Amino acid sequence: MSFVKYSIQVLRSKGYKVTRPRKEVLETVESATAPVSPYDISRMVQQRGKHLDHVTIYRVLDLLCSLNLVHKVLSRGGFVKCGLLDKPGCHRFLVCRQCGVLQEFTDEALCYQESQIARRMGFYPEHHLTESSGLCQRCR
Amino acid sequence: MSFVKYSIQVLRSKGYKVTRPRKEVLETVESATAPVSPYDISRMVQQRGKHLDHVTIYRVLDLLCSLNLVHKVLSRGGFVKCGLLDKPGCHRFLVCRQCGVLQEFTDEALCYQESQIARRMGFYPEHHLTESSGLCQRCR
DNA sequence: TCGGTTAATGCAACACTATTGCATTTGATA
DNA sequence: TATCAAATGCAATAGTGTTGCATTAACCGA
Repeated sequence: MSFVKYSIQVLRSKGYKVTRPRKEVLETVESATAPVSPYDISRMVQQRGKHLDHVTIYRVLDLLCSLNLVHKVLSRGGFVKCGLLDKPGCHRFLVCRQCGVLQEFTDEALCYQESQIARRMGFYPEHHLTESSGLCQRCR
Repeated sequence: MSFVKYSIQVLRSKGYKVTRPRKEVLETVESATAPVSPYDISRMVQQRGKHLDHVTIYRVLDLLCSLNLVHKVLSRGGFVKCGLLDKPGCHRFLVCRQCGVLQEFTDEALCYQESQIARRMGFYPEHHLTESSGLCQRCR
């Protein structure tokens, strides 16, 4: 199932309304290969001859993040669709510093090791954020 | 040697001037246990009865980052002193989501594994960013 | 299909964060 | 101590993110 359709299902199942702005944001994020910022989304929607208030975009993105449908990529200040909807948990990103293209993966062993080290340091981790920047195959 | 003294040495050795603003920023970051934003620094300096323009603070932090004397903690939008000056390379952070206190560590095995996975995915990593959020011993 | 209800949106205003160009100041060197 | 380039401070501006409130529209049941 496509990302957009799946997301709409999740929204409905949690009692959230499926509105035009939410669909617009989902479609924009779906079509992007690199992280898009709220204002990126605003511009991209406008190019399609439509309009969304930036406040709405912020609120929609907050919601989608809380539902784990999109991720915030801190090193880029933008958002991407979750590419591993079937594998919740610890997601990691490879981000090309040149073109911004993003690949997502997850690795249980790595996650476990990280947690072990944290515990040994007296820390109780809840969430791991891992972003590697470098060059993708094409940009190299 | 203290963080400030070491940093001043590095500045001199690279041909950068050791100025009052640079020393103020270094001392502020040195004294902080949690990440501080440029405007945090501005306020903290003012509380000591002094003043720095925020533009200067941004520029000083950029420089210190490029020299790997401070790190930017993306999940907090703030800066911390590098606590492992003797161990350059891949640094990782444990950040308490409640009090913001930060612990720094590095782990070669983890780093190596990460790079291997990236390579296998056709990606050439240059820099790893890892921040785990959770609770520190005290906040738990 | 059509109202009624309430979540969601859009707008206005504002607060915070970050950047640029340029005149002035100051640290390092001789 | 005088010189000179680097660094700072200032002014202006651009970009990013937040809040409150009136209006709109998605969903639900009749």
